[in-house]
Amino acid sequence: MVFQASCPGQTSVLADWKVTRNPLPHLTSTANFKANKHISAMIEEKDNFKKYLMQMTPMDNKSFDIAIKYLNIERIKKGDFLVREGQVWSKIAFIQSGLFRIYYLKEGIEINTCFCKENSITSSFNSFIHQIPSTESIQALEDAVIVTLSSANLINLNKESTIWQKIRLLLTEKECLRLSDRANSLGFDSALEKYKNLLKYQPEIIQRVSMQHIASYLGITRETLSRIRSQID
Amino acid sequence: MVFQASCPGQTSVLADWKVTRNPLPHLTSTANFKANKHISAMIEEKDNFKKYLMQMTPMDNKSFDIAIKYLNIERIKKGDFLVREGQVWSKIAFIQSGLFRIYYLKEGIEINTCFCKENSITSSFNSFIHQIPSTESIQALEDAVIVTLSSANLINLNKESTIWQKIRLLLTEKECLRLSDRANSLGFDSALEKYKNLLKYQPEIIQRVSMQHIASYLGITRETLSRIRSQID
DNA sequence: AATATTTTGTGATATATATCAATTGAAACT
DNA sequence: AGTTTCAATTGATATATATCACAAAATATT
Repeated sequence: MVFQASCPGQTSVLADWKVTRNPLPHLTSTANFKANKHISAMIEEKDNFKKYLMQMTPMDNKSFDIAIKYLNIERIKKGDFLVREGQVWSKIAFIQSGLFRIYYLKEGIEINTCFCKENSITSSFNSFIHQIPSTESIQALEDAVIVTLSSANLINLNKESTIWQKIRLLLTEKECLRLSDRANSLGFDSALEKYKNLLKYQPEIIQRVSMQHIASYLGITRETLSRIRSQID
Repeated sequence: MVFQASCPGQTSVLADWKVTRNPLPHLTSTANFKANKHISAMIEEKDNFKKYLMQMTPMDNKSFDIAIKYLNIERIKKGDFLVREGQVWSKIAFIQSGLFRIYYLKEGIEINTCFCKENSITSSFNSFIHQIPSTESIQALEDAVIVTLSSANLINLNKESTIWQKIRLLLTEKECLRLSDRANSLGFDSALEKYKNLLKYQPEIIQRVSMQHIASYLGITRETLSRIRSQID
């Protein structure tokens, strides 16, 4: 890894360390209740998010309970977007159920950069960190239920407990390792190796995602992927 | 980005939030003075590190002064290694002067993953975070002077000020963005595009690094790089 | 169920880049 | 300076993968 001295074009200072006043008004639990009537289901969904965080780092109940009022539940239909390229989307979403793809456009062609399934967190990283328009779109490939937390509310949480910064660091470090592996695979593995790696590390993706999306994710054509698959069986 | 639910093979809990006792003994300033007699130069080097951190996030003098005793200066000769594949290297190094390459072996062939020059921080990310053997080697391509901070001492610093965790998060986020760009470039750019990007964003690397190392970094052969270069001028 | 639409698979060919081989040029060493 | 070693270039050929064209399945729509 290298930590570059400068990141051209944008400040490297995080919003939540700059903004010390005027935090955005947070969503109250009342607002939650209005938006969604399945209260018991909501509690379950937030609880799954809690479990997810707990497996990452020990977290006392109080720290999480403080967060509950900041969390929002959203139901997303297959095909819908969490964010489209060019929009600012300053939330992270814990995926309770469902599956998303993240992609960007290169010369009019969609390039999938990752698939995000239940029990993981998805976000438009750059947009979330710097509050700038997203270079990527996030689309639901299946109906989904997500628990969202806005960056403004994450700032609020940081004031109440340092655990959230730890979680943020842990998630970011994990993402670094994923991206490092992905860069090496895209750059130096053959089409066959890339497919075998997917088969090994994300086999369920192959079951749930169309071959054209997988080919795009692996940086190969649909035709090549098809030939590789028939060759393997 | 996707934050995966599980990271197979290793705990996702950071060392400094696990370890609450038995921190490694830190290097005293006496030890520093013994290791290096150019005291005035040392002060300058640490001061450059301070400037680097200050440009990232505001930091009061006291926070940095606390760190000074934990910092160590090392002089590295061209060709020498900060870490070799298979070794644990749980330090980060601020590069005061010089240039390094990071590479790993794939089927006996060296693949450069990045070049790190003065006024940036380098580290074996995975080894630093998880205290495990590095999958990469870091070699000096020029004589270098570095300011190092061990993960054990970073734990100590975290106890004294939260600024260090912020810095760590900022650096990690920056690395994420770099890796994301790199993955997309390696996967979806032509050889020509990759070279042009290097020319645009890291022109000084082309001046200071041999073409074979650059070719390896770009995921193309020396021959292809040579042909591209003659084509451009 | 029948038709339309989308996705996947297969063949023929094109192309970018790799590989192999030889040459030139530039550092490093004696 | 001359020789040795290493790095960069250039050419000929090979190869993996892309592209194009179409057929076969699978899915969605009426």
